Amino acid sequence: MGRHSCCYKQKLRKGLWSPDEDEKLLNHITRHGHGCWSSVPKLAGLQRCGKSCRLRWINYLRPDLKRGAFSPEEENLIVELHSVLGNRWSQIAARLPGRTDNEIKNLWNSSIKKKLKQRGIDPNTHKPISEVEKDKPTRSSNDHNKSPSSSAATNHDFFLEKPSDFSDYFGLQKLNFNSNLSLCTMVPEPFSPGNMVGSAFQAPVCVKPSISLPQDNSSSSVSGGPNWEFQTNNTFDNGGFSWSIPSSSVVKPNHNFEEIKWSEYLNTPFFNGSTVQSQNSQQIFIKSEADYLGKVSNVTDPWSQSQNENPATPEASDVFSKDLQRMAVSFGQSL
DNA sequence: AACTAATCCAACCGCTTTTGG
DNA sequence: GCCAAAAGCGGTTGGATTAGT
Repeated sequence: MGRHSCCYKQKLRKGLWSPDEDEKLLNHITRHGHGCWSSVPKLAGLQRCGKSCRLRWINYLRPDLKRGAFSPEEENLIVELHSVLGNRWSQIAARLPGRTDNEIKNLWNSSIKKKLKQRGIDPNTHKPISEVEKDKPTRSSNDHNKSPSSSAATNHDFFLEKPSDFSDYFGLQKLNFNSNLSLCTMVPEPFSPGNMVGSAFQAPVCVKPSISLPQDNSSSSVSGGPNWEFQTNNTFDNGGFSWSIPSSSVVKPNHNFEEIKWSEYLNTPFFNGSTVQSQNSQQIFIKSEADYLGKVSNVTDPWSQSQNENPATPEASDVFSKDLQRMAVSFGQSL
């Protein structure tokens, strides 16, 4: 194994990327795809290692990145997902369209952690700090960070076995599904320059189950059972691209979270993507994170299929102008 | 205006996992 | 099955920016 070979190479640029470098990389990938990342810098005329190019593309240049501030809905979703997945940022990012693992990780470390602590919630265990204090002799709160894959199950079993208490432990109010967060869950076609340039993307399957994030000191109560509204107008236009979404795949749940059985929760597009599952699924309490992850492992992970992504969601209006400019450059369009 | 502290975030580092010969 | 390269991932760092004094 050892270190990546690029680390040994000298004369490679490091640090912030210049606009010129960005343009070279963007143009190269737009025209040829990235192929083998280690060959990208050479082909694109960059004095960077392939790893650096890959990161720059994933975290900044990808045309489908959302950018801009995180919405309360997104923040809450991150908290929810973190309570189940731990520090698996890439898996969390896979469920937030247009967001990168790096971005989410930064948000978590700089903002969300702090907010949870202020509310008396331990960000590692998602339990009340007082409770964590009691547990200290037997369980380290750092376990979570150090080894999410091994320790998260322990920490998160707590939630998984007690779904009805689930949201209470975030110091957040119960979720409801009335707002507008979109979750892209499936991207049917691989990314390729061919399907980017001058043609319509195959849209991801997007769902809109969002949770309206409980604001501080507010409580949400939403009436209504698990009624899913299917959107019919799923074609949207963004910067000259036409993306259409199969109507059967886009749902706008109208759900009172309190009434959702845990199994339903897991079966919603909120977690599993694609389409709405049965409304009468059996109630299953998952006993371990491994079990949980097994259940959702069939989920298509759109953002981890890095080449499969599709640009943005209908809410992508907050794409920065510079990104639009880049897209315009790439795709030969004027914005 | 100048300085310091706090915050944010892009990028790097190093480890693990996956892939292909 | 073994090995090396590539890819993926999470933790950390350092520079830029913002807020406070």
